[in-house]
Amino acid sequence: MVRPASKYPTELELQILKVLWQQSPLLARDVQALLASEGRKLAKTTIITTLNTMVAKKYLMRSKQGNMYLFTPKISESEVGDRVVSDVVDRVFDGSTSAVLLKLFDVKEINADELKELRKIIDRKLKGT
Amino acid sequence: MVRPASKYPTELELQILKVLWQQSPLLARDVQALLASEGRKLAKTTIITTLNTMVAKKYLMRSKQGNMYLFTPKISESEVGDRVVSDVVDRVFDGSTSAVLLKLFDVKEINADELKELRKIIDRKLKGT
DNA sequence: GTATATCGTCTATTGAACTAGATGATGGAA
DNA sequence: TTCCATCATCTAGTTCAATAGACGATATAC
Repeated sequence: MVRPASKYPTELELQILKVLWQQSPLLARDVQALLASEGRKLAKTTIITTLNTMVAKKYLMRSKQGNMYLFTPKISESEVGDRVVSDVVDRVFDGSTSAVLLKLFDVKEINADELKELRKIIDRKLKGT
Repeated sequence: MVRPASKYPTELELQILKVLWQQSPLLARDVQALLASEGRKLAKTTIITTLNTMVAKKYLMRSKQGNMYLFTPKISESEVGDRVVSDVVDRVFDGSTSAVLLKLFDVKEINADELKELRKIIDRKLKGT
């Protein structure tokens, strides 16, 4: 999106992170297999290259195991979510959190249970403040 | 972000759209001046090139005025917001709207008035359903 | 009417994401 | 011990966003 100066992972990097958040550490070959099972079939070298750039970007850690490497996430799912959401709020919606909230209500279906849950959160926030 | 296959405008394109949403149609020179006044100083040709690619992408309309062109948005602010939010929900949060909602509460400060406003909206939704 | 400023088109460069082939190292099979 | 499978590195090509220079057309100033 509206590509920022890489404050957060690119598309393929995100897919790889998702795999690793599920389960880690993993070998390149495992990442490849899991991605393939989701329909994204890539050459092994592609995976390795990308894993290495992710290490350079500090998204992953790499540790040697015999003659190969194990990869572990260094950035959490929550943190990536934070960055993406912050970025969208700031860059696309000029900092208006409520505009994004409204847009969410608009764009996506939200069921009654979720709505009630949200109201609880709001009430809690209102009391807390 | 997590660059999707260009479902929505790139960074510079977004800045240009914001200018044009404020006021349109505009000449390339005006877009350039307004961007410059926001701190983004670019060569005239850069602006023109980008405007033209935006026309090709159907983000803008171009109409001749004498020997120059006027540019008008063809995509609305609301629509871009829709696309970005949908994309983030789907691609980053695996379709979980409520996860994004929670993240928003977490990441950004929301003041009491906004919270009350939101509660109203939720209540309205709950009744409507 | 000629010069100068303005406009747009065309062309090109840089950098990043994505992709993968060629190649070299190594460990286990036969 | 020789060979094959597996692994990583290096190199490279494509695409696209971003950026802008060279250049030709045109209109206005004088």
